[in-house]
Order: sequence, then structure tokens, then C-alpha cells
Amino acid sequence: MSADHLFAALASPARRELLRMLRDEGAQPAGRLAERFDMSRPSVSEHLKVLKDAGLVAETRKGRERHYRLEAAPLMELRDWLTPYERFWRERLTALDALLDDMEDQDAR
Amino acid sequence: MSADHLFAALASPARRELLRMLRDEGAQPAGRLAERFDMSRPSVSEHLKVLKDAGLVAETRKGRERHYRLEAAPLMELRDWLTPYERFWRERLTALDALLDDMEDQDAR
DNA sequence: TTGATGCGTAGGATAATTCCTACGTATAGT
DNA sequence: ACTATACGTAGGAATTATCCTACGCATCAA
Repeated sequence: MSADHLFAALASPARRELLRMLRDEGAQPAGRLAERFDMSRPSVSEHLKVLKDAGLVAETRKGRERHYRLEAAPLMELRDWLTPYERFWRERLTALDALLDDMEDQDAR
Repeated sequence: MSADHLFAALASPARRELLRMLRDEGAQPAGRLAERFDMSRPSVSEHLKVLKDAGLVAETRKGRERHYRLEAAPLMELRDWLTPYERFWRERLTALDALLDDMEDQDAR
């Protein structure tokens, strides 16, 4: 629920890259993620922990492996957070449209 | 353009609150924003600077005042960043639907 | 021109983040 | 039982973030 954790988790490029990998390549064990990362395996583990605390990732243990999978629900909260700004954005656009219309009126004279 | 600056700017609750104020109350001078903030005025100034560097805010100088206004365009980039995750989210939902359908089939027997 | 107002910048203390290596724990295979 | 594998955690160094007070620079008002 805490938006703070969510935004903080997304602030790191490394964590966003992890999310992207899980999104495009599906659930994976931590080690496989770390292999293609320019970062030590333990550091990747910590990033995964941050993502887990933010609810962006969930783990299922399979033997000694831990598969991580993307949990997109918090990102939909982010979309909700964004909504009132979209409205603002559109207002700005329509204001711009109005301005352009005025300029056309000027030209028409 | 750099998504890093954008995400980093949004990581701070104080900065998100500033954005909300500008969104809900319109453009304002820095001092008026700081008045209702549990934070020193110079600190608010720095937060505004971070927001400006991220393109989320623009200033227009009016005499000795500086009016800050929200620039929502970068947030629309954020929405674009979000899009491929929405697809993932829907896939999960349809997978859940399929599962529920299966369970109904089971019950129907 | 003088004094007050609106804001930003400088410098610094403290806390948080980010990365590492070393180590511990649990499972799998032999 | 013993070794190798897949991880996480501990502890610490280096960087960055976050806040403050003190100060400087314009602008306005008289």
C-alpha cells in the first residue's frame, strides 16, 4: 500500500532492469538473473529483496532454487497515481489547441 | 529524456507532494509552497530544482517571485514506460480467469 | 539610496543507498 | 556422509540524498 516503497524501488536503474528481464523472459532463478548483470550475485539478491518488499516481485522456492516472478499489481497502483496528472496534461493540450486556433484566426484575417 | 532522473525525482515523498500541490492548486511562487511544508524554505528550493532537472516543473520569473508550474509531459513518458507491464498484468488476469473457468468446470461435474 | 522581501546557493552534518567480499544455510547429487 | 550448488545475510567502504543554518543576489517600496 505504501507508495513510498514502490517509488523508491523503481528509482534504481538496476531494479528496473530486473523487472524488465522478468517481464520479457518470464520467471527465473536469482542466479540466472545475476549472470547477465554487471553486478555481484549478492547485490542482485538485495535488489530482489527491495523489489519483493515493494510487492513487485514474488518468489517460489523450487528445491535450492528460488524463482522470481514479476508482480505487476503495484505498477497498476502507479498507473492510478498517474491518472490525475493525465487530466492535467490534457488540459494543457486543449489550452495549446485553443492557442493554435487563435493563431489560425489571426492568419485568416 | 533520461528516465533515471525522472524516477529519482519521484522517489521522494516531499517532491511528490509538491507535484500534487502544483497540480491541485495551480502554479505558485516557491515561498507559498514552502509555507505549508514541514521543511525549511531552502530545502523546498532544492526539491524544486530536482523536479526542474527532471522536467516535471518549469519556472517563470515574475519580478522577485518565481512561479513554478507543473509540467506533466515526463509523467506521460512514465505512462509509456508502464505500458508493457499493463500487458503483462492483463495476461496474468486472463490466466486467472482461465483458472477460475477450470474450477467452474470441476464444480459442474 | 536604504531597507525589506523572495529565493537560490554554499557548506556541512547525518542518514540512506549501493556496491563489494566473506561467510552461513539449505538442498541435490554421489 | 561429503561435496557442490544456489542462495541469502553480515559487515563495511564509498557514494549519494536529505535536511539544516548562514549567506548572497536581485527586486520592490519608500
